[in-house]
Amino acid sequence: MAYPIGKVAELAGVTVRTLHHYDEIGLLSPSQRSATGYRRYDDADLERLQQILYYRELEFSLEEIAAIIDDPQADATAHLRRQHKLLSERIARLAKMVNAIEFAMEASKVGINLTPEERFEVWGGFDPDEHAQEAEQRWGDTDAYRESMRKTSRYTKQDWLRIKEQSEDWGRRIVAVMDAGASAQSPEAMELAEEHRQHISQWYYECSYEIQTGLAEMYLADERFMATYEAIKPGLTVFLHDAILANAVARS
Amino acid sequence: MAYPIGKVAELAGVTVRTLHHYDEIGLLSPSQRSATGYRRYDDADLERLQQILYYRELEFSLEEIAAIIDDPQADATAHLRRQHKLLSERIARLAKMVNAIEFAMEASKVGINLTPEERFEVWGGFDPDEHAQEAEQRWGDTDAYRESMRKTSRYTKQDWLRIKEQSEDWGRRIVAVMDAGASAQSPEAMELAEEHRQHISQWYYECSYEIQTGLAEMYLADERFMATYEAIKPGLTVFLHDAILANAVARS
DNA sequence: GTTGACTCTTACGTAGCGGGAGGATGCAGC
DNA sequence: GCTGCATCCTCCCGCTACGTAAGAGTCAAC
Repeated sequence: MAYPIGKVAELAGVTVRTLHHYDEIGLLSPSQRSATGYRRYDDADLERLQQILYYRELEFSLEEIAAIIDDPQADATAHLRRQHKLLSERIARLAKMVNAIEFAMEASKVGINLTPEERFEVWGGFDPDEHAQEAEQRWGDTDAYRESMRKTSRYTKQDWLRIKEQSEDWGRRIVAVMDAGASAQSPEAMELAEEHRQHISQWYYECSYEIQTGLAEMYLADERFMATYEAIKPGLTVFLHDAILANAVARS
Repeated sequence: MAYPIGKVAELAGVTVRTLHHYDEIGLLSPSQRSATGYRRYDDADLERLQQILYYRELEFSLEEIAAIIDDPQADATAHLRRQHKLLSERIARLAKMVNAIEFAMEASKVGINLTPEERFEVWGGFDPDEHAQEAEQRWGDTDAYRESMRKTSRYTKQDWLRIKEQSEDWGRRIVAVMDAGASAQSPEAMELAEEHRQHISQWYYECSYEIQTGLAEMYLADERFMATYEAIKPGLTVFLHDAILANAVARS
């Protein structure tokens, strides 16, 4: 029931040196030592290590982590809730950074050099307040999802059928654009991407370009979406994805 | 036209010490000095500083930043791609942690106490190799997406229609379960969630419980999915989401 | 008994600054 | 010209969270 340091390191995906360090600073001292001085970690130690790694991933300092974990006030579920919230925020921030990078890549592909203003605009949104908002906008589980639910919960079956009809009409038109041989970067395709965004904003929730870009990524991982649209026309999923990206880059 | 260091620091939102540091390491040396040795930054210097801060925000190291900026467009995109990949991997890792936390919360709600081993298993360890895999499985943009594409690219229209038919049959059955008044945690609902997972594995890509849970979250944010299924039966989207979660918790 | 993998402690190196010390300027008001 | 205060200069040491040996003991297997 007691693991040597190497096993623990392997299990948790950290280096032995890291565990040595945590022992040095008293953050995680194994509860036992062998007669020859070898560290032996038991289950409780592992659990503590896991907590540490969670908070570390959230970029707390080790000192802060010690304070958080040793705080007797907070119980396990409080930690979990807190970690969940922080993780969501952090993901949103990283997602924004990914968008910024994609924007930069797109720009350099087209040979444009970003002006200072543009650069500022792209990253002019990493501050904490916006994070919270973005987190909630991007990650379903929270307010945006609930807002969407609240809004859509009042829709009648008639409404849904109208929404579906509207979607299908849009679907026919984007297929026509594809059939015409236009690229995903063509004005027609981008216009339909824009329409897609407005459709969402109208019926579900405020859909910014960032959010739409996120949706575009999801579509590629969403089998149902693929099944529906690939049946209509092979390549449609990717086409829409690219059109959304092109449109977002051009308009934002 | 030339600003003293204090003004520059204020403008850019960094400390004077930071500017000293950048001068020390040769990342940003002001183009002039006053007769008395004071640093004087001109417009070009400010522009360079802005670039530096932009890349710094994207978590490039100062060394990398120097390489990117001084090496006019030589391989900016390569750096960007690399950073994009790193960020995507981190996002995937965080997403995994979110899943693990939700799993733990779910478990503790039901009154189950996880052993340390179980926890480490759920979360699958943090070792780099697994990350890479998971990152690619979860975030479309990479190999898993391409794998799915590769697989599906060989499907004929016939295949797609069969997949769609199969989906619709499944759809009718889950509606029947709902109509019967069963809960999302009922064996029938969970069985259909399991079938959903196997359907994906069969036609698209290996779909683990974690991935399926991720998909379930997506469905709540995916307007198209909602439009399709809410039109069939209001509440179906949430029902499926809950069934998937229940099934994942029970089986994994 | 030997080999090879594992572990121990000690200790110096790293990035990106923070935060002084001790002294030289810049500028405003008298 | 003098005073006062802000700003600037150059060292230089400190910090975090480890990485990376170095040199030596230990464990398990053959």
